[in-house]
Amino acid sequence: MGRAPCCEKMGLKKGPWTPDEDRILINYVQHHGHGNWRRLPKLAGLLRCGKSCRLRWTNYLRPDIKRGNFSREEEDTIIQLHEMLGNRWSAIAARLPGRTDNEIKNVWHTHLKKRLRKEHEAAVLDNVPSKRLVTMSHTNNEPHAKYESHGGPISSPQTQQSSSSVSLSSTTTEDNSGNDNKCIKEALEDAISGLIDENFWSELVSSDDNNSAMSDDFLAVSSEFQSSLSSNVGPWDMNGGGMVDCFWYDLLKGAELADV
DNA sequence: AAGTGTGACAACCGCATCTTA
DNA sequence: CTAAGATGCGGTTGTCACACT
Repeated sequence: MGRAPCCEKMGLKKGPWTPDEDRILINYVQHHGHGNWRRLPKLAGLLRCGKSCRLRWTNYLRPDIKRGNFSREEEDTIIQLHEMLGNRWSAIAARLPGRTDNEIKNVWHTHLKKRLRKEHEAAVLDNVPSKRLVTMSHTNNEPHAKYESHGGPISSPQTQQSSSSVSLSSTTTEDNSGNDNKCIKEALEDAISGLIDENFWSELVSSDDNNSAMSDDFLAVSSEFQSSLSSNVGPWDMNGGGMVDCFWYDLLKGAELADV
């Protein structure tokens, strides 16, 4: 599995794209589709490598790209998802229509890290616990599983529904078939059935307050969910993990935690 | 006005993973 | 089954514009 030789080929242009190059690429893709990116530049008459063309198209020229400033809601979503998924920019981008992984990565490094730092400092100064809670951090580099309240009170699901029938958000698997959704939801419900007791959510929250490890119950649910997924759904991208993480995210979100 | 620092964003690099013959 | 090629992804760098001294 050798790495594809790319832009080092002599004669290929690098650096910023000119309007003419953009026009040629847009024109070609609109008429022929991108097909094979590697052959595209030759066919389109561009002195670029395929990789550069693909990047330019996916990050800038695609017609469905939403350009311009990120709304506060988008920023909040990125923050939430980053807490869930870590630096998996493409997984985050998949949940923000019209935004690219590159753009999200940039906005994270330039805006959001600063914003979070400020918010954190403000919270410390006010001696008020951050609203961003329910932390199940693994390490600094691991994806975090957290739930950020949208300014509302944190609630415990069992105050609203039975512990074995936590409702699932329907927004989760827009990129999967309905059957897969059903199987995954069943797997999740199997996994959490009987494992979430009256202490589950309060322990989850207190584990964050204490900055301590995840509760055993949470780990048990998570582990059970993953094995249930494997047996019920079959091979699944457990390493990529975005879908599983998103289910956790939506579970937590859908659970509408009440005050603890 | 010139030099320097900083932020924002586009683009590149190289590894990982997927696809296909 | 395997290897080569294609593509995806995240980290990093380059460039430009603007603010500040």
